[in-house]
Amino acid sequence: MPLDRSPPGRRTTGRITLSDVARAAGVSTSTASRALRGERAVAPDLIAQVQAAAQRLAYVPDPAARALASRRSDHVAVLLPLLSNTLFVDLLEAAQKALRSQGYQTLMGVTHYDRQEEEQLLRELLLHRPAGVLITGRDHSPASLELIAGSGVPCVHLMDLADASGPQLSYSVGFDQAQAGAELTGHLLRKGYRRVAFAAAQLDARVMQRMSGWRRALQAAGLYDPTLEWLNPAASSLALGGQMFEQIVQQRPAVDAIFFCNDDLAHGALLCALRRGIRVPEQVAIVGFNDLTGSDQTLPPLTTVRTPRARIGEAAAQMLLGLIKGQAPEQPQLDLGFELIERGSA
Amino acid sequence: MPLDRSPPGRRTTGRITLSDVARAAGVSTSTASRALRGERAVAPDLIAQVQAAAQRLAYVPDPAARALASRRSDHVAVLLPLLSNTLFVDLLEAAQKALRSQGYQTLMGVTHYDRQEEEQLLRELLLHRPAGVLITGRDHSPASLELIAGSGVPCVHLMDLADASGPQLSYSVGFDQAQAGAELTGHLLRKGYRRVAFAAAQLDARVMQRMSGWRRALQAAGLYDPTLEWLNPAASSLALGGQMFEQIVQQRPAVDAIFFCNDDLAHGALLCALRRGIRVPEQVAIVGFNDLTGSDQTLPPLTTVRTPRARIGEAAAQMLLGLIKGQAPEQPQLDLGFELIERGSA
DNA sequence: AGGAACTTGGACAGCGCTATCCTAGCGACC
DNA sequence: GGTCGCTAGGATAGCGCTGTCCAAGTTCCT
Repeated sequence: MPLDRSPPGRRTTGRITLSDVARAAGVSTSTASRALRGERAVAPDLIAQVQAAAQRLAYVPDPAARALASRRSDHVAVLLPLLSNTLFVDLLEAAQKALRSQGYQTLMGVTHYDRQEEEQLLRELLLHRPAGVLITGRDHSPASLELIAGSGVPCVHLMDLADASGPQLSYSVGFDQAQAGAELTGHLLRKGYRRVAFAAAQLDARVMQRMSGWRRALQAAGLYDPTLEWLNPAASSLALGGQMFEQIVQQRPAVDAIFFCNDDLAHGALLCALRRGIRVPEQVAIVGFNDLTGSDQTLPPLTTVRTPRARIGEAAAQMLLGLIKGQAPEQPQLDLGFELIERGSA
Repeated sequence: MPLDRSPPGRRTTGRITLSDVARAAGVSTSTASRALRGERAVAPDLIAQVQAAAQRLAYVPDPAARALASRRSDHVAVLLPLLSNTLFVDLLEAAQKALRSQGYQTLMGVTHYDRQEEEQLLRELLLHRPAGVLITGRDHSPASLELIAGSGVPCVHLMDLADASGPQLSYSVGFDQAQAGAELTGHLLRKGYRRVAFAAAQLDARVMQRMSGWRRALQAAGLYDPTLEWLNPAASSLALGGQMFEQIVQQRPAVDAIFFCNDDLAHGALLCALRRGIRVPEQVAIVGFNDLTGSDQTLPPLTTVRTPRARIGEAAAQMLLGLIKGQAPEQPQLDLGFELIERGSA
């Protein structure tokens, strides 16, 4: 029987706690807590004492205790449709980096483009009382939006901006997808292409916005042909891009340019063209979207739109961090723009 | 002044708590807690009552309170070198899915192949008292290993198996990288290639193991030439693959096959060959490693080794889940193998 | 000079759970 | 029949913080 047995009920972890710091600094735990968090006013010399004691003892606050007491954890929930698409991983990586630098942990959720799953995920993640939510896109079930609003947690939407229709009060960081689609199409028209097809898979809201830009540009030029829309709900892949390309050139040989809704499909199309001996852009021009790594390496190099994914992830995280501290952003809708990258394929 | 003001100090959140459930079920909170967790023995009818009450009230335990009281959270830390490599994202996605299905949240950490950063990350993540740790590879700083061991949290290593040198007691799920490298090289030799170069970037431990397999196979055939190793510490990319390919064919025109340490480099090489009119595999054969999506779409399709990334992520998560429950796995080192995929490039 | 209004530190009660201790009840065993 | 040993439920003290209340000290008016 150990002699130095702890008193009954004692379950201490051996961790350095705030009260250790307070004792060492000769103040109350309230003051220590406030000094470390910069909460309320504390005399400068006391702050220094507490910080010195914390430093000396290598004190680190316990996230669970803090979350329980304050009803806010140091987590930020980040919801993405997919992890198998570099686009979203770029977003995640940038956001996570910015969040971590401020002491926040990322709780990631993958929705698979499923509103039901998004809702369930939100429910699970909100249980952790995150300090904020980052969520991709703007098409969410009413229940999901309700969950977020009801939790009182600040939320920033990624990638799309609010459309002008309706008073969207919430925050978002992205760029104008429709405008990007229109400009890319405009580029094709300026290059003299007249029969511009639009080929898309993974038909999410952003893809549809790009399509509306394509349509708008063609309509303005009097060249819109609704039979030149090729929509496939399947997931994007190189293989699918190749298949769609073959279909288009076979069924509509007059098409002189194809706007693929993303670079993956375009890469697949380029590879398919190579296999079939179809010359790009002489016989048919190809453009993609996103400017993924490798799009400058294809044969021919891909003309595409560079989207500021990393910057969006970072800026959204910064905006969220501001909201967490109670600062309203300068503008609720942050437009980070895009860049037309002209290379050899169109 | 509100009449129904809460008593002083009251800060309740309105959440349904365990004591609500206990009251509704007519038992003590201890019993309710035990009934819901399946801890200790509780009378079957009481369990049913408690579960019914919990269901009825839509009770969900508070993770922070649970973590604080039990000194274990429902988090699992997952450490990966990079997010910009599909390989690791595949791992992450599979592990996360398995973990989530058992109610665990993934706390991801990106080390950028930096031991210092890995250590710092571990320190931060361990603060959350995760239930377990999943970590990529086996080369970690002593301090990192110490942190994990000291935390008493179960840990499973991903991708590599322990090498035979030394009594590695810890758990891992992966496959034999050296063996895979040797078999891929063996395939090239069987096909009649004699001057097989090895080209690698992002020189992590796994890449070096593949190289040792390549070396072993060539030595066994009496064909090993140390000047045919091309190592570049930079990050892998299509562009780099192209550059390395050009270098090799220029400087060593006699090379008849190149083993790229991953598919990214191989894709870049293939594209470069296409641009330069070098025929693959006639003039020079090319093989990659991992069988990423798209490797069947290249021109020619890439011969490579398919690695069971998703299965590794899942199996590692399952093993960890078992360890968390206190079950020792059947075998501490789980070898999931690999598969040689012969396509057109070699 | 006498308050009113503001500052600043401390006491202390929780946040919602779990772990530990305790006790009543019951069958077993000599 | 009495004691031992075990099982299963309850009481209760925390886990390590933060938010609220309170009191003492200051400043600034009129």
